[in-house]
Amino acid sequence: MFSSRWRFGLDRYSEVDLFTDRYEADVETLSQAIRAAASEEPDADGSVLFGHLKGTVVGLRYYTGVVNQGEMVGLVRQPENPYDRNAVMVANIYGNQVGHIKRELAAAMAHVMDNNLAKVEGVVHSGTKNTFTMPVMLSFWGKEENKNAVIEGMARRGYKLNTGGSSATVVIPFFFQLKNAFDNLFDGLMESKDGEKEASVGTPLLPHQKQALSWMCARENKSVLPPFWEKRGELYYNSLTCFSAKEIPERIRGGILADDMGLGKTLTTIALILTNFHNGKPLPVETFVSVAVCECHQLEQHVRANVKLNVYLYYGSERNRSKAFLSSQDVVITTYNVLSADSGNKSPLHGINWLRVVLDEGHVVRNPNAQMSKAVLGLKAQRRWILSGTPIQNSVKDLWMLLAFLRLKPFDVREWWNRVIQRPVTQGDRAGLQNLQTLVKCITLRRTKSSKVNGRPLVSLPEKAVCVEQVELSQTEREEYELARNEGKNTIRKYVTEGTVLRNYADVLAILMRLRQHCCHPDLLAKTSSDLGKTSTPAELRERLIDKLRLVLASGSDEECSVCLESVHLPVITHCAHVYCRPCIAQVINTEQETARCPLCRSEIKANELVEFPQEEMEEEKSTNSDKWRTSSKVQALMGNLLRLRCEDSSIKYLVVSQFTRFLSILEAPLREHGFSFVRLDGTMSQKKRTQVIQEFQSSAADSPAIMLLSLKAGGVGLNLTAASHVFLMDPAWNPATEEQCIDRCHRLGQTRKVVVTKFIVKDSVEENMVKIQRQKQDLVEKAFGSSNTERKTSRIDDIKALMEL
DNA sequence: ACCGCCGGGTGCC
DNA sequence: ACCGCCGGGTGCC
Repeated sequence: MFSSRWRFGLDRYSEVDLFTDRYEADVETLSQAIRAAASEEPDADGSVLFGHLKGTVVGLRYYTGVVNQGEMVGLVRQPENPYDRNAVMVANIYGNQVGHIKRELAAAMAHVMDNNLAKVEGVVHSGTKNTFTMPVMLSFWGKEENKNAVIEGMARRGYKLNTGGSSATVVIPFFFQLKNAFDNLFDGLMESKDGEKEASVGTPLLPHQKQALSWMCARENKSVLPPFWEKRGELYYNSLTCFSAKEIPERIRGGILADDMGLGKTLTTIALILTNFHNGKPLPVETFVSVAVCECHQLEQHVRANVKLNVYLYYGSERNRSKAFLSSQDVVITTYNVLSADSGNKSPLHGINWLRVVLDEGHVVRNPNAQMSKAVLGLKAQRRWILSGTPIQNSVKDLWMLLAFLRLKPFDVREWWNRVIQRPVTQGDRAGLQNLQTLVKCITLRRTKSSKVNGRPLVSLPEKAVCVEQVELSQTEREEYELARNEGKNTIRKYVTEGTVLRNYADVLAILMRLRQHCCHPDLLAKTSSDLGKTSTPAELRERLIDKLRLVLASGSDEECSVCLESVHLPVITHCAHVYCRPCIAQVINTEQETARCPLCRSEIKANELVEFPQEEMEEEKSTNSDKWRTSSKVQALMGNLLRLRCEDSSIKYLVVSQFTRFLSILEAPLREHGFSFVRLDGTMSQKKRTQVIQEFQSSAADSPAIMLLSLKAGGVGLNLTAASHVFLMDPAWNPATEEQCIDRCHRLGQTRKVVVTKFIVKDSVEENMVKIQRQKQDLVEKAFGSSNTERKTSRIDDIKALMEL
């Protein structure tokens, strides 16, 4: 549904041409209103087509909005219309009113629209026959469960939906069937015919950065029609929406620089700021230019190092909120949080007309409902840029926010984005995907580390060697391991025979977990509860569930929520021991009420039976049992390596990586004992502490730490640990990509030494099997994206069987 | 003539 | 609107 603001906006300003984005207060208010309404447009996901209906648009002579043959129109309810509270307004893509739906039909549609039973869309096929009315083809979309209500509701009022023909439309609720296509969406966007532009930046630009700079300058300066627009005689015509206009469509001054991380996007952007002020002339000193929204302030470092620029860091409680002051700066840097906190109440950042707004790590804003996104969309600027190595995190949906920020019309209004791109693409429409590709191609430059310019790789990284070191368990360790393995094998075999692996998924993971812990260090098992099954008191049940939750979360399996298919956020565990995001499972329960069942095993679930991780346990988790310290074969293997290497070259720095933070704690003792200086980085640390630790480790000072104990998944992709050139992976991960990402933290731009990776794998153990599976994993992951959720889980079961040699 | 028919006025919601 | 609808004028053929 559109908000009242949208309706208000269109009633009052229906004559305003939204297309030319003049900076007049009214226009700005209106486009803001439309954008606000746009973000409330519900997702098209899961919508099915109920049917078509031919209707009439009347009152054309009272309005200026024009529509061409084949053009899509929007239908907007006007409950406040003084002549008819059932009124349905018809508007073209630019929000200009075209007319109204004929009264009787509007009454029927109002019922359907107001009760949220269907979304109605219109296409004008035949064009205007006369100056008074015209036919419109209406299509009704909505949730399957509302289909009959809509068809009957319309029929009762004498309108029979034409449902024939397209009943074969299959809507697949998730989008991963096209995941591969999305992954490739940003591939091959590297041709840049704009040459290489020199820039007077302190740091010399690499050839690919000069290319990017030329491309960015061209996008800011050159007059090119936006995607899908062509000139037809006197008119400009949009081939996707069939809209045509007399005025030249406003071009997008900006785009998405989607180079891989480490290729110097930030540096290139600084070069752009310096070299392309007005009319392709360099920036004269002392002139305001840009606002950049950053996550890491990397920008500041470059700028400071390179040129004399007025740079203001706009954050902290003492920040200068004067518009005049901010306008006098060359660059203003702020964070998404500050921007979001400021927006609304007389935000100076929102009051200034910026020459350029740059979103660093732009993928951070992708949820259109988030405050942060609204704050970003509200910025006024002539030129707009998004820097992101990973513009699509999960699905096509992520792109909307980016296009909306760039104001790529008409897609900055969600309805048109949904109709023209998102729905066709999610429903597997090839043309839709192709349109999306064209769209992205027009505004994006992306190169990967492996891309080549003139036959040469973009960046030459030092060599990387990966070796696996087999670890033999001691006799005692082996005996304990075999005991646990046989016990677990019997349990899992039982589940497989019964076909209840999914129902007992947490147990299975727990068994595997224990075996993996055995491979690292016996003390890792200390907190694991032993007996499973037998239910006793509610308190004991709860305790056991929390135990399982802890195991699942700590298992490093990158457990995903089966509802949203993303990493679990705010994890809760059901009584049947399956882990979901709290909001996801709460929605399932809310929708299905008493009949709610676990999406994985179909056991009954209730809202009050969801168990979450107690806060005090989170704290407790950090402290380890201070029992007497003992060693393990794997600890010995690591220490052997470290001592030998220290003799060979004392200048090497090391990353010691484990999925078990408690294993990292165990390692601290022998490191101290042998006089190794080390720091530690794990997910529990505050942002401030992390920065401090990273700086310490990256320092080249003689007394700087030689080792970083690193938890496998700590830190984002931007984490730069190039001081290290040797990586010890203490235990294998389920997902080889996780290991790769971790290695890439030191094997990246800025690394000067050869990188050596040592993976410790316990011989004849579940770890060896994990490595075997890893080899096929890449393939499996790709297949899984092309299959259903159940198939993915089934392949997981096969993994488990292989791991346990069943 | 409590109808039919004719032709002018008129027109979104 | 070269329509439909409304309501006033009109009334055998």
